[in-house]
Amino acid sequence: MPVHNTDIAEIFNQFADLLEIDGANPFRIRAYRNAARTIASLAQSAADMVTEGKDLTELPGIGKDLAQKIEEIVKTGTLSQLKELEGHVPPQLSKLMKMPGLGPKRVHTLHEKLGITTLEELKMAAEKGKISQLRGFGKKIEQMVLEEIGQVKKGERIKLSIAEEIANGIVTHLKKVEGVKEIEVAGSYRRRKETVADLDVLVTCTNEASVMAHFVNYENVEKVLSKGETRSSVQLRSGIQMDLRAVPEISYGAALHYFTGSKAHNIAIRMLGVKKGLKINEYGVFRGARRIAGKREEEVFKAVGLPFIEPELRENWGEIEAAQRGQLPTLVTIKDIRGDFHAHTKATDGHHSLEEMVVAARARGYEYLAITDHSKRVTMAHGFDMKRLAQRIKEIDRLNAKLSGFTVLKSVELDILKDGSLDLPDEILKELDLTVCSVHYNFNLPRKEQTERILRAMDNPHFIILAHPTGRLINERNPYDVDMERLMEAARERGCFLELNGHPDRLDLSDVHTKMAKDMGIKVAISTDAHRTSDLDYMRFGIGQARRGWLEREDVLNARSWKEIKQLLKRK
DNA sequence: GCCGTTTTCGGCCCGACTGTTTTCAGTCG
Repeated sequence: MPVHNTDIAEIFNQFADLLEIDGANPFRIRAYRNAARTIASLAQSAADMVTEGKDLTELPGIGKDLAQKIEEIVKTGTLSQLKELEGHVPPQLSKLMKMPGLGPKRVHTLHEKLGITTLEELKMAAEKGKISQLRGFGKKIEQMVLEEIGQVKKGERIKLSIAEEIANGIVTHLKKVEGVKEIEVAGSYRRRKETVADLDVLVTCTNEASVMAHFVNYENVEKVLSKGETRSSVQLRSGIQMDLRAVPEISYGAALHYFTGSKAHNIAIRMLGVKKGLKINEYGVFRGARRIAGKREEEVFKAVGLPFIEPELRENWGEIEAAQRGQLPTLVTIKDIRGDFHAHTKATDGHHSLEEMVVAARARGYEYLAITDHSKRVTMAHGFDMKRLAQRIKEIDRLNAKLSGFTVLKSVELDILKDGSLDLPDEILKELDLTVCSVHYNFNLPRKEQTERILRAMDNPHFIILAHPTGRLINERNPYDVDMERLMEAARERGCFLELNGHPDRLDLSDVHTKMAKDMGIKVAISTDAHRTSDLDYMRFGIGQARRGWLEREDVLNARSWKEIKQLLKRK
């Protein structure tokens, strides 16, 4: 069984949970959690690194001990120390911690005093009124246990597109309150993370009390979790949690930085502050009791000697070091985008005509649009055979003759068959401007086979862009198992490109893989996979992901004119 | 358990809200 990075991260997180319940040194616990995050966000496979004999201690937060533990996990699939710890801290206890209101200390007490190890036992104890008798517990906690058991657990994440709808709703709602000045939805939403666990809303206003009241009375609120003078927390009907924080204007920048996170980035920034004798919190930057910055976000960075760092970069993935060296990327913006390479029409599974898609693309200021309807293997979508594609080519030629300042690119979304061949013959493919190629079937091939299948497809000289390179659907379907590093190396050698599919269900490439593509010098096509005219606006999600992957205009294929792109499309 | 231009030991980010307390621990972000 190959050990994936997520397996290692899970083991470390579980170990950290149990250590926490056991009352271990909190910094040791943090070390395991940091390591879990580092491994989970690694572009390469840690298992491969071990096999290749690479030095794991070069990774941030991984020392000699953790490197050895990673090696053990890779070789044996488990961690002996975790098994040992599970001997006196039952592994199921980590599940109890997922209950709101129950952290490591209370779980420890429940286990020690009442012998509780499972959710079932917890429920029984609560029903018998045993929990409220414990020191540090009360009726409220007991009640909460009974209500929450079997409910949605902590840590469920929603797609960015859904988060966006919710965010827009609350901003509209809060704008109606008199005295509200700035409103910003911070957190991972502002960092444009592909999924969001909760929404952090920040306001400046003249009347905190009325804003808080308005907030908890929002129509989509299911339950008020807490309500204070400057901070309130609610659970929405959709199950997602939303926090509101009101801060004075003079603290707005510091609060925005604080609530944008990520946590790891914040901690790193504050450590820089500590070294300079500064204290940084959501109210400002302080030297002793004196505030030296905080009104604007830029001031916080300046106080620790850094230029402004874009929210999408704030993951402590090296952005602080890059900022220190003066080497922050100038991130691509949606204004840089000059066209879209992936769009469908109603000839296959889209909803609008060729002409309608073109009008929509022109309305977005684009110079070109590649029409990439499905090919024949994708029968469910009435994919094109050679004859229909030939007709389509003529149709586009006629349309282009009528257009000025805009080019419809002749293309198709080819299916990469199980054996690695493409599902239309070269004689028609050579008539096209470009192709996007993707996997739609046989997701479950073993890693080696899947990788070689795609590599074989890339050998076809008509293969230009690998579309949605891992096939994942966020929260629905895992990526197929493929060696992305080999795919990228092959793409670079052959002069192919990778798509960053901007559909909010896909966002495929991931942020980590996008960064990897950049580091390997591969240009990325940010595309929407539009199936209707309005889908062209998914470009904003693609851009967000691209920015999280450190892409600059230079790195993006469709931030160029069609004339420039044609030069790049010549396969080596 | 990690880490180092205050280095190999002694640090390790910071505050709000709640419930259970009677001054604060625990949880959460």
